[in-house]
Order: sequence, then structure tokens, then C-alpha cells
Amino acid sequence: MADIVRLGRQHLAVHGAAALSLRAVARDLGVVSSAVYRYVENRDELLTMLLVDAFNELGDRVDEAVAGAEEHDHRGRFMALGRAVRSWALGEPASYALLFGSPVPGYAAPAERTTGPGTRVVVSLVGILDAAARAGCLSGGHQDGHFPAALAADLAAIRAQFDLEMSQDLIARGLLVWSALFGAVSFEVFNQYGPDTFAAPGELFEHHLSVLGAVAGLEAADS
Amino acid sequence: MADIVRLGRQHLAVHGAAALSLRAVARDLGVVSSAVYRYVENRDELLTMLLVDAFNELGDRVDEAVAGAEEHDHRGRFMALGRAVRSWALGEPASYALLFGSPVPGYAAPAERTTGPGTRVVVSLVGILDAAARAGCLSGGHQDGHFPAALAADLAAIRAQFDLEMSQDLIARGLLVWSALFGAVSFEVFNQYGPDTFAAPGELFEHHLSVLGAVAGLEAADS
DNA sequence: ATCTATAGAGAGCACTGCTCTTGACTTATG
DNA sequence: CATAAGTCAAGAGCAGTGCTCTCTATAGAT
Repeated sequence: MADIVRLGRQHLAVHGAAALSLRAVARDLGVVSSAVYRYVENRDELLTMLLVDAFNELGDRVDEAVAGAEEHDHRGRFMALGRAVRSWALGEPASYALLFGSPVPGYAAPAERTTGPGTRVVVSLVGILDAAARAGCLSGGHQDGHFPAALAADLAAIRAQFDLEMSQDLIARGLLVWSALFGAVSFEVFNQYGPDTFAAPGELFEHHLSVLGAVAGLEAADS
Repeated sequence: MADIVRLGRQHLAVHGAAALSLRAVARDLGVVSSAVYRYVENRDELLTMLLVDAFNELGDRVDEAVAGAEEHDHRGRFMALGRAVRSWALGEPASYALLFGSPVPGYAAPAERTTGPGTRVVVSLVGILDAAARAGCLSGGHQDGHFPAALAADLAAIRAQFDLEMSQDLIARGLLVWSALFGAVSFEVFNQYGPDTFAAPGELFEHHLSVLGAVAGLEAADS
């Protein structure tokens, strides 16, 4: 019953994740509450459906945005990815909160159904960075070194898992940029900067993205 | 009734923010549910109490850590701040989620009671950065410029509000570092890196902190 | 025509936040 | 000392929640 997911998304957007009520969507569906249990195992399963739905929507937006940039403009692709994440998050704050905010109490996302869609953004990001590295467009730290042993092992494992060309240093920077990107988006979506601090949050984000690109090793195109 | 806050914190830590139940803390208090309404207006007011409590605990930890570092070792103070945030967050994930995760549905923190404690960390951070700037220890971007007008105005307003010496460029970088720090912590606390990705999350964080210090303009001390 | 699968209704259990009324106990006051 | 005021907690009750169970109506297949 696709209607259930549709109405669930609507409720999610209006009332937030933890207030998602099966009875309420049943009401909106014009049906008694017990009836929806024919189609949905659980409140948690509905939450999982909405979770993978949101993950895929975000992934689609990011893929579109990245594909819309020049293939060899690695920095442009990175900026497009960042902007896509931000604009989706601002447009769907409740879904964003479900994906990247505090975990819903008593709910654990089933890894086997969510890890695939849940990693699309980071897969896209490492794809961009590794392509830049292979093209020789990633500045800084071209060799491994000076990492503590355990961290070096973790980074090596990641490099092996994604079959990357990048040095450990660049992988570590990529991880920082990844978390920093979502940190910046979360601050904006969750209003962590304080009320009415910025008249132009988009411009601040653009600045952040630019600096993060440099941190990742993507040089600013000389304009 | 300090016991209510104490038991509330305990429930928060065990069951999470959105599952905080007045009836449950009343049960643990050995009292009927209506009785706690003598001392607490609301479920939301209990949440607010826990919120400012957590903000202050985090602020205390950060202040202690920063005070424990050499006054003129600006980079050391920054690293101490970051480590304090991370260790508190990992120790009190539910409180951290309440402060920096998705907003609790139907709950809006009363600004007049939370903005004070809620800004202690960022006040400490800008204090560190501005002290470094005044001491001439902040590298990069010593003059304003090349910002869009609206963003430049926002940054100028921040500089005026906190009476800062730093250039607009350094303020913008400080904001990025601020949000990136919490992004990195959130990724770790909320398990966003994926399950079992890192055997040594602390070392990765240490790396991130080091890079973020450089982004803010704090040069690594030559060792 | 009968049999079966399916969709939904309805009642019910245990839980939640919250309100209102009632009663007991303590303290201050005339 | 007796009475009035104030404080604390209990209990009932309302509306909402997730979830389970049993029952019924209907459409399609045999």
C-alpha cells in the first residue's frame, strides 16, 4: 500500500519522526487503526520504509546534481554534491532529522535494508575525490605516513574496501570533509547557529563548501 | 525537587529524549504521576531543565579542559576544547542528542532560558580564536574581502557582537570549524560512519581536530 | 454454489500526558 | 487553643498511543 508510505511521509514532514503515529495515518487513510497492520508489520517498519525512501530521495538528488556538473570539474562536482545535500535537507527537515539527527528512541534501523541506500552520498563523495586523485587533481599528502598504527589500519581498510587510489592522508581528509559537510547542514537545519544569526545562510554555506573542498585537496578553480 | 531532575537525567540516558515519561520518573520516585506536576509545569519544562543542565555540564567540562591548557598555547586550548566536547558527548549520548540532535517533536526550547548556557561552547571557541588573533598567532586571511555583501554584513555583525579582532575570513573559518567539530562528534555519537568502521575512532578524531585547527588558522606547534 | 483469501471493523490491554477533585497533614494566626 | 491557610499527594478520568485478537463482509476461483 503505497498510500501508507505517502501519508507517512506527510505526517513525518508535519509532525516529526518520533511523533509518527500509525493511528493518525490510519485516520487520514479513512480506515481503522488495526487495518494498517495488514500492510505494515510495525510502527518501526513504517519508519524503516520512510528511512530508505528518504535515503533514496537524497541519493537521487545528489546523483542528479553531481551528474549535472562537468565530469572533469572535480571541484564543481563536489560543490554540487554539497549543495544538493543542503537543499534537500532544508526542503525536508523532518526526513533529514530522521536520517542524520538523534536516533529515534527504541528504534534501531535494520542494517540489511538501510546500509545500501544510506551510503549513497558518501559513495558518491569518495567517487568524486578518488576520480580527482586518479586524474592528479588532488593536492597535498600524496603519500601515507605519520598516522598512528590503528588509524592507519582503518584507513587502509577503507582504501581496500572502495578500491581507492588516494593516500591515507587524503582519505582521512575526505572523512573529515564528509562529517563537516553534514555538520554544517545540521547546524542550519537544526538552527544550531542561534536564531536569526544569518541573513544569508546560503552564502555562508557556499564559503564552507569552498573551504572544505580545499581541505579535501580540490583546489579552487582560478577564476 | 532536585530528585526529579536526577531521575529525569537517568531516564534520558537510558531511554532517550523523546521517550522521556513523566509517569515513569514518578514511578521511580515512588509517587503517583499527578504529584510531580506540583513541581514541574510540564513534560516540556522537565525537558528544558534537562536541557540547561546538560548545556551547563558540557560548558563546565569545556571550560575545565580549556583552563587546563597553557594560556598562550592557543592551538592546545582549541584541541582541549574539541576533546572535551567529544568525550562528554560519548559519555552522555542521550544528553548530546537532546542538545545537538534532531529537535524533539512538539518541543521548542524557550530561548530565554537556553541561549545563555547553550552558547558557552561557542563563546569559549571564539574566545580562544580571538585571543590567538590578538596575539598574532592566527595565520591566513588578515583582512576582510571577497565576501558577498550579505555574508560580509553577517560576519561584521558577529564581530561587533563579540567585540572581535579577527578578520571576516577568520570568523567565517571559525564558524566552519565550529560546525565541523560538532559534525565529527555527531557522526561518532550517532554512528553515522557505519557500524564497526573504525577500530580507533579517537585517533581519527584527533586527526580531524588537527586539520580543523589549521583551518581556523592555528598552526601546528612544531614538535 | 461453495470455498478461500483478503480487507477491514471493533473490542480490548497497557501505556502516555495532563486535569480536576478530594483528602490528609502542617503551619500560621486570631 | 481553635481555626484558617497552605502544601502535598492520591485517585479518577479524558484523550491519545502501539498492538493483538476475534469477527464479519466481500470478491475471486474452483
